[in-house]
Amino acid sequence: MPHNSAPAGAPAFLRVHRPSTVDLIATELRNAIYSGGLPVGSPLREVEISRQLGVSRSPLREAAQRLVQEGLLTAIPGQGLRVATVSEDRLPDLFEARIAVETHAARILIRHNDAGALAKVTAAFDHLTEAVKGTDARTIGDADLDFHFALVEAAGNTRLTRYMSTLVVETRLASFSSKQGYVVRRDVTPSHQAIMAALKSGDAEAAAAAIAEHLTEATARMTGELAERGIEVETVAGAPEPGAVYELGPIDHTSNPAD
Amino acid sequence: MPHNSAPAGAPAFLRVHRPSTVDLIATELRNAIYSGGLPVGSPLREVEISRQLGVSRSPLREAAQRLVQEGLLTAIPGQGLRVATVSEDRLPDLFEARIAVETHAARILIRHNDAGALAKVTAAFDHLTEAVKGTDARTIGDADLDFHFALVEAAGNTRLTRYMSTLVVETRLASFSSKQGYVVRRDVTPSHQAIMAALKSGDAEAAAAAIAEHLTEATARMTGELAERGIEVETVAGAPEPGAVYELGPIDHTSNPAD
DNA sequence: GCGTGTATGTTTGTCGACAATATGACATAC
DNA sequence: GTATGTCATATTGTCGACAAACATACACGC
Repeated sequence: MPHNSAPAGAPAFLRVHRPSTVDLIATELRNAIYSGGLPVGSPLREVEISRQLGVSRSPLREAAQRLVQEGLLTAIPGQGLRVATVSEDRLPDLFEARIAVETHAARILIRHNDAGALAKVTAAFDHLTEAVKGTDARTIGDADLDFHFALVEAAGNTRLTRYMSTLVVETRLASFSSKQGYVVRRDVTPSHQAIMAALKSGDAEAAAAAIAEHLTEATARMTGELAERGIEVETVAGAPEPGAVYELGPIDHTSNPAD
Repeated sequence: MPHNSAPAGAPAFLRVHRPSTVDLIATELRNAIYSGGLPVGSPLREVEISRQLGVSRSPLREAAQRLVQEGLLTAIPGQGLRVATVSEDRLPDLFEARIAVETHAARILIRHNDAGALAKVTAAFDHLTEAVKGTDARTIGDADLDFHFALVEAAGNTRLTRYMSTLVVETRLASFSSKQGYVVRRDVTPSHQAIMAALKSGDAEAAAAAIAEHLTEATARMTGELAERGIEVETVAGAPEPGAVYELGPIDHTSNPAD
């Protein structure tokens, strides 16, 4: 009985991956939402967006449905599509999902005991510690989310990675939706250090606990619970992008982006 | 300052939820894949499917992109859409994601200590124990997946529930993709009983461990590891649906399905 | 005989256009 | 002055059609 699942010797050729037009558009939309180019709650008019992207409405609408499935866009029948808003009362739901994904990713990472994978997380952590030395809220916020994504990515699970890439954007959306504006706390490093230490020591339960605590604390801070209880946290504020309509780059489905 | 987030007294009116046409089509496609009406790996020809559904190609393609995002359909640029195949080597990835979602759902469920939520899980469990008395593999398989979904749903997290609804269909796809045909093991009850017992006793760690063990064992069985090691498990086989092209029901976007 | 090149048929990817619907402004009645 | 009804505008939802790309079958050359 011939089995084709185990590639012995020559790995033959893996299927070439050519990104389709909808792939490109979907990525462009996600980036626009993540960067704040498409403001939260704003309706995206299809003719305008499609012309900016240099495509027709059909591929745009198809790509948009992918983001609807992710929860990044909300579709109301007669009203079209809007950028999703993550209101304060939905923050616990979001961060609970992050806890589920990130804690288990940490467990997998420790179980695999892969030095290369851990090195990538360490690199992201170093990049974060470097970013907090500055004062730009966006740079810090990006580095923070990059670290958390790197952690999940290092686990090597395709589905968890896919979930996390969406959760990252949703977290950013929550920051944009916040009525206190886009704010990141100043001392992000300590709690991250606890996570890194647990990861390096190989203590899965400690890592999971550190992650859960870190994210629970973040939820409390963003919902304003800490402020209500009189607890002050040093923060850095920063507007996403003052005025200026974000110009989405044109999609070029002829050339190969891997040049 | 008026706050509209906390509904005190009259809950006013919640936004009416009218399912769009793409919603209906997407659900129809998921059901068709779950039930085996659309066989694994089969390319879905758009003109044919769209005519069966009584709609045009545009809304069908938009709905299909949602399933692509879920991973239920794979899109290759020049070749169109195919029903995804979950080959044996991808089973660990799938079940590891299930472990992440289900174990954390159990932790949430125990933390909330909601009797009503636990009752629904118990009901699904009872339904499963009833199903295994019969010999129909599909009935048992449905009850099994229903139980796991009920467990996650009981946690009350919208994102985890959304993840799980996709994972359920992916698990079914894996069963269909198996070269040993659609097979379920005969004695599903014992390991499920361990999960239920832990849930009722309120022991989160025990529940998580039971779920992880149960799913890890399921992975080993489906990858054929047990058979290779000479371990026999009593199973029940059943074909998804002999021949006969599945006829998708026509979409009616005029009437209200909530009648 | 095996491999390569060519031609045909089918399916996809994209586009422009039409009809239905929702939004906002305006006028009117109470 | 407030509320209701009506109209105009803009945007969406859907459709049919065209062009490009792929898969299959066949013929040709080595």
